[in-house]
Amino acid sequence: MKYDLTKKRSRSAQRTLDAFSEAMLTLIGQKNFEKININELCDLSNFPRATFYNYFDDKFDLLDYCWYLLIAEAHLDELSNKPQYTLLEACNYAFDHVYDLFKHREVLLKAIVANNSPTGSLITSFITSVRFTTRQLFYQYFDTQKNNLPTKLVADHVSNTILLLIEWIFLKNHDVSKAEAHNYIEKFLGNLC
Amino acid sequence: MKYDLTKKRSRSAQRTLDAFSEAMLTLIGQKNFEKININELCDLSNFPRATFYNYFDDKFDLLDYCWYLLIAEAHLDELSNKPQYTLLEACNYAFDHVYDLFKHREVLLKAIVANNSPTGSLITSFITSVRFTTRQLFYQYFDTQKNNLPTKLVADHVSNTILLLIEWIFLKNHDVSKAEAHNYIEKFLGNLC
DNA sequence: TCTAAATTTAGACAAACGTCAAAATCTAGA
DNA sequence: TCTAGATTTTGACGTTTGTCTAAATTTAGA
Repeated sequence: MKYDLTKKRSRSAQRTLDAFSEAMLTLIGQKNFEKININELCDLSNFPRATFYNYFDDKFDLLDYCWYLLIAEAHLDELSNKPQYTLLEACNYAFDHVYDLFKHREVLLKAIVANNSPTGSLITSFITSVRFTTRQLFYQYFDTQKNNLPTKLVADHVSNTILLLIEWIFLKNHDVSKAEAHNYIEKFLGNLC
Repeated sequence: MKYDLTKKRSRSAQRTLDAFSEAMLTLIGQKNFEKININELCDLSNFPRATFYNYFDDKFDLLDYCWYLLIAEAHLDELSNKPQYTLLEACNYAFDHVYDLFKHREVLLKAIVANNSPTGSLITSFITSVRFTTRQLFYQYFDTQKNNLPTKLVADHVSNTILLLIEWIFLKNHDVSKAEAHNYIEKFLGNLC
């Protein structure tokens, strides 16, 4: 990403980021990501091409920024306020937040899934993005815990398990309640808790 | 992929497929996948652009074909000759075959990893490709087994666990022997066996 | 409010993409 | 070996990409 998200944003920079991400989210809800081009995003957001390239490397980069915004809505970082949780509780907590995000954003996400192949680059990049965020979260969270297994390996395994269920429920369309999902998670992670 | 891999290939078609996949494998061992363009592949393989587009949609498509060839070298399908295996044995068996593939193709794969970011699209697509193959394998394999969990969900979980260790060992460069890996797998899957 | 610095915009550019129709060449079966 | 059908190649085409420069505009501090 060309634009530095860590520095404080001017009002116009924020406007530009908002406009492009909103345009992208609108378009991927309407058509296949592969078919979207930069001019289309510029037309919809009413910004010139050069401005797009001031902020983003390419459309994949903008897509990543969209995922970043969307995942932020899950407030996964609140897990750091629950240091007393067991591994299983932390896992259920993270799962619930992602599950709620999917329910809350159901209209948008269903439209995206309807327009984009489950094995295409859009869905892959979304899953990869959530997986990455969850892994980072658990790297921090398990930091102080003791285990005879490598901490990061366990964190990755736990993240994979959460993502597996998210895929199963929302991408492969299986009707699973939160409680049932918790049951699955416990069976999958049982030995580690 | 434009070319139908299921139909029998003419000699020239096989030559073309070989040349392009070899050119791609050579190039990704030398430079970053993002920087490779179609003309470069055509120069190296001595085929015209239009021939490339006769066979492949784009460079990602050719890359997928390369992964298909590489993964075939692991002979994962031989698992179907071992119907008596437990879930854990089957998992170790599949892991071993992928592990051996990485050892056997170490020079090529290390060069690829050295030239391509672990979070970039090349590595992601490779991992996704192996994951997909492993999942398909276990969908077949567990087909007749009984479990109070959905068969495909278990197959996906098992595949994820194998891939987790492959990533851990070969992409994140942790020195883990086969025996140690089997130990990890048992701890991660313990409850399901 | 004014001004200097930073950012955005317009427009043009070369390079790469992906498609096409017609010509050349290959292939498999008689 | 010959030939009809299928495939590959050629070369050209319009589109999209990503970069660049100079002009216009916006920003933030005095």
